[in-house]
Amino acid sequence: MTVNRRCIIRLSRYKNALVRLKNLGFVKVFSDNLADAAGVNSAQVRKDFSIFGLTGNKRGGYRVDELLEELNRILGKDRVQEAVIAGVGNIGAALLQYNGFEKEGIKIRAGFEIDPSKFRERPGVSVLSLEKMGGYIRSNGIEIGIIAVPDFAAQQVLEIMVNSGIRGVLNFAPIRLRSSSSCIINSVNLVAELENVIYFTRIADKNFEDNESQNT
Amino acid sequence: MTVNRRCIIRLSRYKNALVRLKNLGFVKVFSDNLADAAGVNSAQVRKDFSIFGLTGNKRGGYRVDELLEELNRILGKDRVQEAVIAGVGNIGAALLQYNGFEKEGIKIRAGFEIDPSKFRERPGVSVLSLEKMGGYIRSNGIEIGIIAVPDFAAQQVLEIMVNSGIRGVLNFAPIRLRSSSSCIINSVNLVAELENVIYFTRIADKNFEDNESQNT
DNA sequence: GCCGTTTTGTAACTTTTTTCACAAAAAAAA
DNA sequence: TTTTTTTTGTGAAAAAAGTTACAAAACGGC
Ligand SMILES: NC(=O)c1ccc[n+]([C@@H]2O[C@H](COP(=O)([O-])OP(=O)(O)OC[C@H]3O[C@@H](n4cnc5c(N)ncnc54)[C@H](O)[C@@H]3O)[C@@H](O)[C@H]2O)c1
Ligand SMILES: NC(=O)c1ccc[n+]([C@@H]2O[C@H](COP(=O)([O-])OP(=O)(O)OC[C@H]3O[C@@H](n4cnc5c(N)ncnc54)[C@H](O)[C@@H]3O)[C@@H](O)[C@H]2O)c1
Repeated sequence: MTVNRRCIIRLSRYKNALVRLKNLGFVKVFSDNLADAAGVNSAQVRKDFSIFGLTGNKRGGYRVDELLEELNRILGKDRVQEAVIAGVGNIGAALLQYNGFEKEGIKIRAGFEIDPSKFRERPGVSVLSLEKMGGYIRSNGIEIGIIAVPDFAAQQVLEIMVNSGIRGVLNFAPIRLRSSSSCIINSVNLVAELENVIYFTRIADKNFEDNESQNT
Repeated sequence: MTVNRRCIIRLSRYKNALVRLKNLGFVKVFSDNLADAAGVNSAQVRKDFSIFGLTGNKRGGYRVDELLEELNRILGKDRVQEAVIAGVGNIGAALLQYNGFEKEGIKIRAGFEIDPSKFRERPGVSVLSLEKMGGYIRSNGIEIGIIAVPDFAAQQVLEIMVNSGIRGVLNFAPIRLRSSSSCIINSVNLVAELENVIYFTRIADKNFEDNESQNT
């Protein structure tokens, strides 16, 4: 009944499924279809919706476009969400270059580095000195940060972010970050995800539930 | 009491914490310390260990090196785990280049592409034509695959992998993949992870539990 | 060798999450 | 119009996950 991480991840999945259904020309959808697309039970879908007051029609299911609009609103897509990245190495650069964020209403405004060879000032997405990060976040009112620096630098980067106004962080460094409660932190540890695959592959047991992303 | 995804993710975290403790010269560790490093309760740590028969000493805690060795064994680090990647775009290239896998006993042996401009044959990690993937997997006995292709290509790539002997997959495409029970699939959806951060940032409510990677 | 302290290992309990199951509404068929 | 079918919305039940709490073991000091 409460909204938790997994619930929101499921909403993202429902949303993705709805976008595809819409592109295929579907007008209505049943909880069954969404359940199937998201890999859950249909009662779960209806229950998730009931938390947010999303209702359908007895027998008629849900209208794809209405539902999609509501999910988008819940997921914060009613306005562009701006973010910055610290660390423009392998992962950071991959995220900066990814063009899929744009159509999800997520805009990465700038990257920040300590390695000057990675700097590049230009329209669109600049990569600037880490020293400029705090000021940039503050003057642009950015609330979302992505941490893609080596583990030993992550906590320090987080602190700069939080002190400058960042309220939510997606972290790729394989370390537990500590922050004040004013900032929520979601960490994605890709090595752990692979270790997970390896473990369940080895025991070849189907005790496995899909990660919820995913993500988690 | 059962081994689930989150439990294995926690083991990865304990392992990471132990590596750091070992490097700092620690010889013993208490469930409390690991709990703190992993962001969980100390009873959770002991319970996780009890599932795998990992025991410590009443009062003395756990020996760091023994525990680390056992966790490494459980997580499949007793031998090098080989993997292949399909799709060497932003994410695929970031993973191929990442040198942190090596010291975790994970070796990405090759990448596979449909875009010839991405091909590069050379010692170490080659990027080859997708057409060669099945044969490569088979002849090298690879069991782990990483999918980093666009969503519309992911299911098809998965099928080639599974038919060639892949038993576990880490998927980055934001779509639900379907496979026979012989292959486990763990999907990481980075957009959903960001949407999660955005959601919980907006409601500014601390109903939030950290992703289990964090996965998870 | 005894006593107080610390920390494990786990049984019992609590909380959270998921699934079941069914009345009620709506559409379609008769 | 009445009946049948379908699908929602939600309590109640079940299952899963996490926490509490404490006996038992082990260490250190005396
Ligand atoms: N690339 C992967 O596939 C992968 C996989 C698993 C985990 N990770 C984790 O993701 C993080 C980034 O990995 P990567 O492969 O991109 O590493 P990378 O070394 O390629 O990039 C890190 C970048 O951060 C920069 N940097 C270092 N300290 C900084 C600081 N204080 N402020 C700003 N920038 C700083 C470096 O100059 C570098 O460009 C690491 O914590 C790594 O463990 C990456
Ligand atoms: N890069 C990111 O930050 C990011 C974020 C979220 C999700 N994703 C997801 O990860 C996946 C990869 O993203 P990306 O940014 O690396 O995309 P990309 O377009 O940079 O790379 C995809 C690569 O796959 C190759 N490809 C296409 N079809 C193929 C096939 N059938 N077999 C082999 N290779 C094929 C393309 O040639 C391309 O090089 C996508 O599904 C994307 O939605 C990426």
